[in-house]
Amino acid sequence: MKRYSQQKRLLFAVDCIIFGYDGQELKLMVIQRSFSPFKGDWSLVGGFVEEKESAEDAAKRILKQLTGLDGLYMEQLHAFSAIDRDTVERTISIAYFALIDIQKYKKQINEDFHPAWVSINKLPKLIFDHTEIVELAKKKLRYNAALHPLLFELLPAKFTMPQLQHLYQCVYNTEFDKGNFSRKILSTKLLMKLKEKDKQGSKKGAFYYKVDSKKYTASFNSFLNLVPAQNGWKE
Amino acid sequence: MKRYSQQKRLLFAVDCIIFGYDGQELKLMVIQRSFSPFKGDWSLVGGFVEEKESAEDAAKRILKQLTGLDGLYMEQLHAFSAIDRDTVERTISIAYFALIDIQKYKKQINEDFHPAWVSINKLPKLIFDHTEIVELAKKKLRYNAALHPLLFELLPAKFTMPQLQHLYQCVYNTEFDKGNFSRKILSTKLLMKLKEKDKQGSKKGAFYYKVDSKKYTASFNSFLNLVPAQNGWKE
DNA sequence: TCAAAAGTGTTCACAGTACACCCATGC
DNA sequence: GCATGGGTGTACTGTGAACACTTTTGA
Repeated sequence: MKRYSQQKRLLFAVDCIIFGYDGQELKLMVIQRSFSPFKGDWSLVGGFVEEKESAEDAAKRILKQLTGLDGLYMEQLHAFSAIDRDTVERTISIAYFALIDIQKYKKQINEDFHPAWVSINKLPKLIFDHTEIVELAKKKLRYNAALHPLLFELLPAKFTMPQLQHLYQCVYNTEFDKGNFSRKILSTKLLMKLKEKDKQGSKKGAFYYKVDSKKYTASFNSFLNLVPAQNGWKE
Repeated sequence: MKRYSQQKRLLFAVDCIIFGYDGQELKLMVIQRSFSPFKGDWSLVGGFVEEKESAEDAAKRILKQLTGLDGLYMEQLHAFSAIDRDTVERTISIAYFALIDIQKYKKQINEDFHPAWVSINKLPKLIFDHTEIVELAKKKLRYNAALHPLLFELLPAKFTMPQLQHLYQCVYNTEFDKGNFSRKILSTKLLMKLKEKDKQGSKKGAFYYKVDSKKYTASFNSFLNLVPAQNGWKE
């Protein structure tokens, strides 16, 4: 058997699909490469795995480097290993997707990266198979968010029901009935209503809610059926 | 940046979690290593990825080699890359899980492997992190089978409703009401009732069904909610 | 006072559950 | 004919969808 690395070089990388939400749209973080090859082209945030770390470690390191934030929601998406996916040299990449409150994000003074948030609906051309990776990430985000309380990770600590609804509507590209949406969310008992109101969005104002973090972790796996998955979505 | 393979050797492998069902129990295929190190110990079926193939290709090749079968249901489970997961040399492994009709399986005359089917509830000790990998695979099998018409892959082309129900009960370690189970399955319109009956299981005999393959692929993603996931399961 | 958005109530249809009942057959 | 497991009927319950309605407040 020809074992890899015995004959030929193999590069081992991670790519991060970082989703953010600015109150209007779902966004993806991409970087403009400042180095050859493909200088100036857009790509996902990524990097090579170092000798003393796992792929998870590498993805966390890169996320921290880029966003300045620890403890972001992150999960493994898929491993990509097609022989010609990287046109320069054979590279396998494990893709991770992460969710971030875009408000918390502070641009890091890191000249290796030139990050930008782009609308998920108007993606630029990305290098290699990165477009395909993002498509898979979008699918998995929708799939997982329909079954688990994920999307809170994209919002600030305090948020209103209309804000949450708008986010869901962005992700699923559909509209929900506000009454039913609110009842459905509240029935999970994951949220705590605050006394404070947000007066930005309307004259009446909407109450803030926050995630009840104890219940959140406990019932991550019993949040199923929030969105009647696959029915009524528009792709 | 220290890129992998520039300094140090990295092995690139795949592992296959092969599930089968013999009419009684859910089974896992394991092999007894005929070579050092760990000769005689049990492990998952696996192998190294060759230069000219992707991890998917490698997994398919190994499945074919072991079972003699093409076109098995297979999906990527997870990539494992902890630095010390392989105690001999650093190896990353992409795990795939596969479902097989155990009747179709014919032992291959391949002396590299010594395969055995073991009950999923009485797993032997496995090398490295393979036990952990199997646990994850079990979880994902349950998760996915609750949302998609997966488990048919474990049955022969013709099967009866009681057989299907027994399989589901094995997978979820629970009991279903036969009436409700049957109606729920049939409501998906995925099955075609045959005129023939199986007389093995009972005096009255049970009608055979087969998967309507056109509808099967079409509605793979709309089979959601077969098992009210997480409610009423026993781990 | 009116428009606009937040939030509540009410109705209806249907899906899931429990369980009683009927059916076919081998012994 | 009766025990056994296959299969059907049915009543009850809860959930989700639709939409009308009330509330609050700034302009």
